[in-house]
Parts: sequence; structure tokens; C-alpha cells
Amino acid sequence: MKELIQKYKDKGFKLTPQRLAILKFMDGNTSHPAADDIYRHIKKEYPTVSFATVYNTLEALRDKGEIQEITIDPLKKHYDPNPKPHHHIICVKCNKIGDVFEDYSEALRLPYHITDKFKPVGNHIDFYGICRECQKKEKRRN
Amino acid sequence: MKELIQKYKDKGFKLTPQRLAILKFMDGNTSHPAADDIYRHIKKEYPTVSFATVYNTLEALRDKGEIQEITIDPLKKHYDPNPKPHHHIICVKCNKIGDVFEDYSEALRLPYHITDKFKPVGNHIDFYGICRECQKKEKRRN
DNA sequence: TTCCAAGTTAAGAATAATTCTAAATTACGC
DNA sequence: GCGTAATTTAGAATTATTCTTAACTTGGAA
Repeated sequence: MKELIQKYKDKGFKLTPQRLAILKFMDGNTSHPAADDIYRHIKKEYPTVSFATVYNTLEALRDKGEIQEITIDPLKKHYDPNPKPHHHIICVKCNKIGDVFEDYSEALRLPYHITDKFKPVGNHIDFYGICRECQKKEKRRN
Repeated sequence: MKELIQKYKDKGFKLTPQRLAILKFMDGNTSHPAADDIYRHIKKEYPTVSFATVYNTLEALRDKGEIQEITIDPLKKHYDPNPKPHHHIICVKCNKIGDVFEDYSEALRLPYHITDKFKPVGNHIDFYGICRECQKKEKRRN
């Protein structure tokens, strides 16, 4: 906790109570929350918090490379406090998102006719699947 | 053209002029248009066309497996008339999207601790890059 | 410790993508 | 040509996200 605060102060990140609450919520969180999940959680402690604060903070953290914005759910962005490059798997039924830390970088080479047109700067794999809970629901329905 | 019509008739897809215009626009289109690109194009020929028609048609085509909905641009969905599984590369500056037909399927195996929790149903790689035009713009700025 | 500038917050308006509604219209098999 | 089921339209509604602006904090400097 102290480390968390120090880490951000060192980076010239002004620490307001709202931001601290967001940082605490995100720290080690593997649920890949969307902005409104974060908003609803922070609102319990700071009932007057606004969406702008949530989005501002997420944007600042993203720009500092502290969190990742995940574009896998067509409905909305999700956020991952783990800044290490990794991949994700999303349940096509309920949209739950899981982490995939496997390293595929060696395999993901682009052919010349692509690198000729685009200078590569990164990649991300969207895996699609059906989570255990949704598999169970499917069975029940039969 | 005749084949295009027959193909959809055979599938029990009611062919209205608006739908035909959308099909024609999409056929062989590699620009990965978003709904409003399609809307603006169709509107030239059918000035009274509505967004609902565009979205309805895209949804129907997606459900029939004729087009793919691409979730790579955090701002909006894009559509690809090529139903064959493949990947994409997006320019992080201008959001232009290119196709990547390389086959990485052998490499994209998921570890057991993931398949234990999610039954895999597919995957898609988002490559990020900077397109030639945006590279040029960057240079000019220096 | 107090002060101040720069950055941050809150409320709500604005924007943008997408979906929904309900009534009018149309495709197409018979 | 008819009837029905599907489709279209206009516009309202919804949802995610961004913007605006005035009031308020934070943290460094005096």
C-alpha cells in the first residue's frame, strides 16, 4: 500500500483519494473491469465521484503504461492492471475475460508484404471460448 | 452479380434493393468499413435508407457466417466480407485496417490451465502497426 | 506553515455507436 | 395477383465515452 503510493508519487502522479481508491481496486485485480464496474465500486466509498474521474484516471494510467486497455469485448473497453504484454480469452456467452500469459511472440511473425506496409509495434491475441459456468448452463438447457 | 443474388436467395435471405446495395458494396471490399461507412455509401443510391437497415443486414449476414465483425478498433466495429478466418493489423495512428492471411493456428495452442476453464472456440490476432502514410507524416514532423 | 500554480474533480451536457419501436412497405411463394 | 412474414423507415432510446467549466486539491516553494 505504501509502495503503491510511493510508486505513483515518484512518477509525478497527483494522488487524490479518488485515484487512490481506483488504484487500490485495480491493484492485482484480474477481473478485467470496465469503466462502469470501477465507477460503481468507487461510488460506494465516494458517492459523488464522477465518470469523468474514472475515465481521466484510467487514461492517465494507460498513458503511463501502468494499465492496459483491452479491446476484445465489442460492447466496451476493459482494463487490466497488469502492464506486462499478454493475451486474453473471452467467454462468447457471458463476456467474462481471462488472462493468457503464454508467450507466442516467436510464432507471430508477419510476412514481408505486410511489414512492407505497416511497421509492427505490437500484437494481442483474442481467444474466444465458453467458460465453465456457461458450459454448465448449456448442458442444463438440453 | 447474378451469382451473388442466387447465393443469398438459396440461403433464404430476402433480397431487397437496399440489401443488394450493401452486398454489392461489401463484395470483395478489403477496406474493413464500419457501419457508418456503409450507411454513407448506400445513402447515395437510397437516400432514405436508415441505420437500422444497415445494422439489421450486417447482423443477418454475420449470423449467416457471410461476414465477420471485427473488434480491433476501440471506437467501433468494422466489417469484413471475407468469412475465412484470418487476422488483422491496425494502424495505431489512423486506424486503417489490413488483412493478415498468415496461418498461425498451429502455434496458438492454449495451456491446460486455460482449456480447463474455457472451451476454446476460436481466436483472432490484432496486430498493431504504423502504416506507410502515417510513417511519412511522422518523418515530416521531425 | 502557508501560499499558489497546476492539475484534478464533479455535474451534467455533448457526442457517437448501436439498438429499439411501431407503423408502413415489400418480397416472394402460392 | 394475394397474403403473410420479413423488412424498412424515422426517430426515439440506450449505452459508452468525451467534453466543458467552475470549484477544489495536491504538493512543491517560500
